[in-house]
Amino acid sequence: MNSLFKRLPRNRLAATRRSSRRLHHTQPHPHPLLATFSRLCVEGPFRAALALLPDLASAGLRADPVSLTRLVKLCVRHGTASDGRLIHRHVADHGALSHGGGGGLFVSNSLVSMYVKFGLLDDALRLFDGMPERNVVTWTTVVAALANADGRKDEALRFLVAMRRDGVVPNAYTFSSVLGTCGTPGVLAAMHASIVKVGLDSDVFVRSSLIDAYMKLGDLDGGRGVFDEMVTGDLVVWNSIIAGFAQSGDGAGAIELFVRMKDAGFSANQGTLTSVLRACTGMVMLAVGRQVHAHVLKYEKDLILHNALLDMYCKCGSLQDADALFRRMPQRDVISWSTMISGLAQNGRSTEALRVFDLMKSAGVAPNRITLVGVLFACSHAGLVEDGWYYFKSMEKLFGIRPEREHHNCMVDLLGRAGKLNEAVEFIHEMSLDPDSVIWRTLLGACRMHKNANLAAYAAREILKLEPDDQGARVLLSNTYADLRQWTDAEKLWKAMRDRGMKKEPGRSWIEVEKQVHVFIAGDLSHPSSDSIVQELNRLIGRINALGYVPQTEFVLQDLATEQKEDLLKYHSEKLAIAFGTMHAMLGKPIRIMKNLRICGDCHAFAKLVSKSEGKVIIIRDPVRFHHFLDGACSCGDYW
DNA sequence: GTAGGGTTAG
Repeated sequence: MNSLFKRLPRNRLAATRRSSRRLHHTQPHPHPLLATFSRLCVEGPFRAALALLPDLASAGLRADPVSLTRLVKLCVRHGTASDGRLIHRHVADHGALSHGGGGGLFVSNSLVSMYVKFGLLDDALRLFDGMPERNVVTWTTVVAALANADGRKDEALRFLVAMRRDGVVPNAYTFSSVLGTCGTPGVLAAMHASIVKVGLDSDVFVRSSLIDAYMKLGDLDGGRGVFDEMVTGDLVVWNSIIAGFAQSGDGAGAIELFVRMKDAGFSANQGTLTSVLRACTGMVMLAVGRQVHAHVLKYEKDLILHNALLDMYCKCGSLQDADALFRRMPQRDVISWSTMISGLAQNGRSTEALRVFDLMKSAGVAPNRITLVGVLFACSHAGLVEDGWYYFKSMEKLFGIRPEREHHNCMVDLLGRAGKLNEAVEFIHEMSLDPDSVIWRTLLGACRMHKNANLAAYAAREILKLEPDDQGARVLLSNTYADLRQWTDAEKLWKAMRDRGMKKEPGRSWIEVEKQVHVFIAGDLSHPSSDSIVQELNRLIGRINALGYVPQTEFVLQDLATEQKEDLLKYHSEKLAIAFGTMHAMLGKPIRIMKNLRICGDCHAFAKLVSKSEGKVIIIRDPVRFHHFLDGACSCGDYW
């Protein structure tokens, strides 16, 4: 301890003595040292209060529990963990932990909490173990700490059980912190039942945690049920339900709830806006996203929110907006950079993505494993095999990131896309990790792309060994056979799928028109304006026929007559969406479409020609990447 | 002295 800390309290001590002399004859008062200590614990500075502990000890004085608790709180704010240990030692040595009337418990609880806040969970648990008595606060502090610690969720639940066995009834604090640890519907249901039993189900904190717990288990209805019972609510409860819908991919539901929230008189905060942006991102609702941008301006320091906005622009295919935002952002973290890199790569601008990666490095921001996924993705989608190998081989040395599963997967993709199928297989056989179904599926995708049925069958067998019910593998393999006109082999697989009751996921496309999302399903003409859509489709086909369009019926993977194939092709969901888009196109604005499956070659050719004949930019986002069609060409360079 | 909602890839 240096001299500064000793001098300060002495001066204050002198002042206190003078004032206590004046007061002496009017009222009784505690020892002046204790009075000073109490005052410093209220007003600070922390160091001055801390420095009084030895003086108290040598004078044989015992500080009151309230002041000690305040000191511990000051320590969390202004001190270090070793200051905290010092306080702990002092109170333990001088009997403060055995204060009567709950005082000792009060002080101990604050020390447990202090250790937790300094991240010293094991110290907290050691103190907890040695406590002669514990109340609901003690238990809750520890349960919450375990629930928030990585990989200790089971312990949190075990402590909850021990707590009840000890006769301590959990309160709203306990439940709201422990609900997030329910890993199965059964555990959650049991906990929900005990919450109802103790009458805590109307507490807003418990409610938001309950909603969140249901949503995290994918039980949208469960979350919705808790939400709908709501009599009193607050903004966080709204945010929980909106976040739940946004995260589980129900963007339309999230936006609907957002509108209801505003109607109910709540105004959005950063958390709300982040979730709403995520919903826009999922549904490619650029117009709604732009509206949200206007509200984001209020929170210029919120990096999470800005990153969500950036991602929204990237995933809506609006790179100009993303780029402008990225340049203007006051701070950028590794997530901002990674978002931009992946965004550029997915939009077919791999060279720029790699340039941004260089800029990131010169800006001194350390890449993480996700950044490198983006970098490798950029390489694989631009056919930059050499660069990909370079980054993969040097990432550990250069950035300290050991290649994980996802990076190996990128390499299989890189080699496979480039047609180096044998190298890809070799890579899988030689890698140190056990190949999982994702890796085999990547290989299978490449085999389909390059029409290699033998290798495709091998990859599919490996997938089915790991996941016997996987239908994606069967669909991809049968499509590969169909590409090669091996109808018997394809039919065998289709039959097997029918026998197992599997259905191919229908193609679906979305488009936002006047802030409404319209969904189109392949071959489904139930949209209210289907008649005019078909008319528009015929008009478009007429115009592009003049540019040399011939339906590429080889993309219909069934053994049908040519005419039937043409019909199936004509009503692919993205063609319906494109026709709807050209009907409602705004001057100078691109047509933006999202779809659930990869785009087929015929629709790709169709979109290229329509972009030329209509003079429109068409942007289609599939599950993996974007296609920007302009004047008869696509940003993917026909490589996808 | 104890508690709830948000961002990046595939």
